[in-house]
Amino acid sequence: MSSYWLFKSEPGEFSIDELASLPDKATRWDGIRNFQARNFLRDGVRRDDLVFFYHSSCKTPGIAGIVRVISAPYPDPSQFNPDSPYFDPKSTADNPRWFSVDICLVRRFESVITAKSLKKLPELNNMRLFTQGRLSIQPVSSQHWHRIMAFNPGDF
DNA sequence: GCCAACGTTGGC
DNA sequence: GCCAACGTTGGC
Repeated sequence: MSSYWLFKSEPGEFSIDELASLPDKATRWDGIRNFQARNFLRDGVRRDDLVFFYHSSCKTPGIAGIVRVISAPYPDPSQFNPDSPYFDPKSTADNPRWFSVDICLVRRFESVITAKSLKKLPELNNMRLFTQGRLSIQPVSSQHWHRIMAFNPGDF
C-alpha cells in the first residue's frame, strides 16, 4: 500500500525542470534538516510512493508535478561530508541524524497548480501545506491527492 | 526585501 | 525543562 507525500523545493535550488533535464530524470532528495520532515522521510516514505513536487519561495509557489520514490530511505551522505553545507558533526555512521531517498520524475504539469488556487478549495483547507508552514516533507491524504489530481487530470 | 510563524539552540 | 535569542521558511 503506497502513500502520498508532498516535497518542497525552492526552484532556485532545484526545480522540476532541472529534474527533467537529468539523463535518467532521477536524483537523490537530500538536505532535509528538519526533525519532523526527517521523521516522515525516515519512518513513512517508502519505495513506489508518489510525491507532489512543490515549488516554494518563488514567483509562483505551487505543485509543479509528480515524482516517484525509487529507493528506501537511507542515510543522507551529505551529513558526513565536511565540505557540504549539509554537514552535521553530530551525525555518525552508526547513528545518522538525516535521511534521503532517491526519486524520479513521473510527470511535469503543463502549468504549476498554484498554492493560491489550491487555497480556494475548501476541501483542501486542512492540508498541512496550509495548516503548518515550514514542513518540507509532509503526508498528503488520499482524498487530497485525488482532489488535486482532478485539478489537472492526466494518465500515468 | 519584509516580516510573521515557528523550529532550534543554549544558558540557567 | 524553561524560555529568550536566534535562525529559517516561505508567502507576499
